[in-house]
This record gives sequence, C-alpha cells and structure tokens, in this order.
Amino acid sequence: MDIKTFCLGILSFGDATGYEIKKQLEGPFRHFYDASFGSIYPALGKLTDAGLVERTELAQDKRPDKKVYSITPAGKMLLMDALEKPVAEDKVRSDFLATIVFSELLTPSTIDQMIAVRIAGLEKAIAEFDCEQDIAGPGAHFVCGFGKAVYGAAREYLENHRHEIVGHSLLTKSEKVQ
Amino acid sequence: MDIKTFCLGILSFGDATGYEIKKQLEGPFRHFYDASFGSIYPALGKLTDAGLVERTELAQDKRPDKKVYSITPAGKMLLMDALEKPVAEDKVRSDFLATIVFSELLTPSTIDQMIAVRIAGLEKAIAEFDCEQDIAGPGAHFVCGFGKAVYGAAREYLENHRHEIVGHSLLTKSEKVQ
DNA sequence: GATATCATGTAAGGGGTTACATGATTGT
DNA sequence: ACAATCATGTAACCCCTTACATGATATC
Repeated sequence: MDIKTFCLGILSFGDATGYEIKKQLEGPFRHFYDASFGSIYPALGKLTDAGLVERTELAQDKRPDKKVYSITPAGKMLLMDALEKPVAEDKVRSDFLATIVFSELLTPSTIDQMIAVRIAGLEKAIAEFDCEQDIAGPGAHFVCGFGKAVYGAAREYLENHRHEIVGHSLLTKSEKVQ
Repeated sequence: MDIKTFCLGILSFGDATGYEIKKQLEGPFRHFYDASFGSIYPALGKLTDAGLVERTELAQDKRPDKKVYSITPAGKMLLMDALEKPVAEDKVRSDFLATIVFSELLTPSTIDQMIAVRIAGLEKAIAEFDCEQDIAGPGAHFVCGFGKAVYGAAREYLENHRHEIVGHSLLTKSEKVQ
C-alpha cells in the first residue's frame, strides 16, 4: 500500500492534517506501517492536485497555517478500489534474526544481551497494542489483537529457547578467526 | 544489517558464488531478509576491492565463469565486529494489516478471501521453516523455530478471530461513498 | 536552559528493485 | 515449444529517509 492510499485511508476516518497523520504512525500502527514527513506532505499535495482530497487552510498565530485535509467522494471511490485489490506479501526485515543465524561468531554474553533487548522491545510493543488509540473501530481492534498475539508468541519463544542459542560457542574472537 | 555484512555472514559458513548467495534468500531466510542480484553482485565486488573476500574464477563451458568467493581473515574480523554492534529494530511492512485497519470499507467476502489467502501464505511459510536448509547450525535452527512459532501464532489468531472482522459492514460500495 | 510539541515543507542522498543483456541445458 | 536452472553484471529508476529551514510556546 503506497503512502497516498494510506493517507486516504486515515482521512476516511475523519479530517486530519499531515502532522496528525504522522502522529497516527507513532502509535501501534508504526509496527507494520511507517512513513515520515518527507513522504506524507508530498503525498497530500499530489492527492489534492488529483482532486482526491480537499485542503482547508486555517490561519494560526505564530505557527504555519494548519492545513486540514478531507477526503472527497472521488478519493473514497479510489480508496475502496485500491483496498479491494490483492495485497502485496508482508515484508519483514529483521537484523536481529539475521544476526542470530550467524550467532556462532558471537560471544554468549553478546547473544544473551541481544535477546534481552529484543524481549524488552517486544514487551513495549505489546503494551502499545494494548492502549486505546485514536482510530478505533473493528479493523484497528483486530489488528491490535493480532499484534499482541504475534509479538506475544515471539516473546514466549525467545524466553523458552534462548538457552539453546546462548553458549554454543565459547571461543574468543581471535580463536574464531582461525 | 547491510547486504555486505550479510554476504560476509553467508561466506563465513563456506565459499559461495553470488548466485548461491541469492539461492539462500529463496529458502526460509527470505521471510526476514531479502536481496536481489542487483545488490548482491555489486556488494561482492566492493568486498573484494576491500580485501574482505577473495575471488576464484572457475572457467565453465557455455556459461559465464563461475566466481567463487571466500572470506578472508580481515573479512571475518570485520564481520564479527559488525555482528557485535546493537542491531536495528525489526522493520515490518504489512499491507495486509493496513488494509484490515480500513476494512470497514470492504465487503465481507473480500475481507474473508483476503484472510484465507493470508492463512495459506502463512502455512506455506511455516512449511518452509520446517524444511532442511543449506545453512544448518544452531543459529539457523533457532531462527526456523522462531519463524514457526510466530507464523503459527499469526495463523491461529486469524483462524480464531476472522469472524470478528468479517461481516461488520454490509453496505454496498455506492452506499459507502455517501 | 534544554527538550518536546506544534506545523509545514524541500532537497539531497541512499539503498534498493526492475529491467535489460547474454545464452546453453534440462525438464515438462 | 516453454519454462526453469545456471551464471554474471549494469543502469535507470523509485521510493523513502535524513537533514535542513523556520520558530513560538510549554514543560522539566
């Protein structure tokens, strides 16, 4: 899903500024979709040019004018068509797992700490999926439940199996280079 | 983890050609790390220039010369240093979940089919994690177990909760645009 | 006094994919 | 016949992030 479609989706829940769309991506959703200002603002500009959203400028004191975007009927039609199409496969990039594959080259304490950090990160993410977020509705609820289930399983696996990976090698770095 | 480090990691298990490195990324590992020829070949060139790997050309009949790469001691040192550094957070991009967030705009049958496709994809991935792969060792085994646990939890969640998301809206598209 | 929040936007750069170029052999 | 496998490499392109530019107000 490109950033334009995502913005249309957020705007289908109600009017928002670029800044507010970005804030959505700091909640639980950031765990499976992310974007920066550098892609959000240009996307909103293009959507406006295409007549898929409308822009209302609100003058503000001592701040840039707030630009509130709302989806147009044409935008909503296009959004629904886009959502109907088969979705691309999920893409995961895990430096953590890639490092684990090569973990024979690491010291046990490094691996152990890496896993501890990862468990902490998973717990933080699970807590985020638990919180109330701006966009409610059955879709967001389902997704948060999914996140909790999957990240919970990841944490559990790490806790139950970390002993299998830590301590497989006790060589020092200079010995390993041989 | 950049592609150069990944190539060094694969080569730490044994010599390989660019083609063979790419093949590794068609097994279970592709679910958390991917790269194309367009990034692998240039990476191997740079690693060779930097003296981190060595290239042996094997002439072949009716085919481009096979170029077998092997990691040098300097390369192994650099790899171990790179692996020791704190890893970046996992990055997930799920058009599937993003679409679910906006699923109020979809017909129940579309959602239902999307979930069915996703479950099938997860089952295929789980089977891949189950197979024997070229790179064995405790790291790869741990990672495959992780994949099975996490993807299994995802499949289970979808099976147990799909009824909560399907059928929340029975409006036709023209009604929804209103 | 420093950091966070609010609020928008641009430009350079990075990391990657896709498509192209080449071409025999083997399996369906 | 057609697709897949083997085998390498380049170049254009794309999308996105990072950093920059601007600046008041509120919080710690």
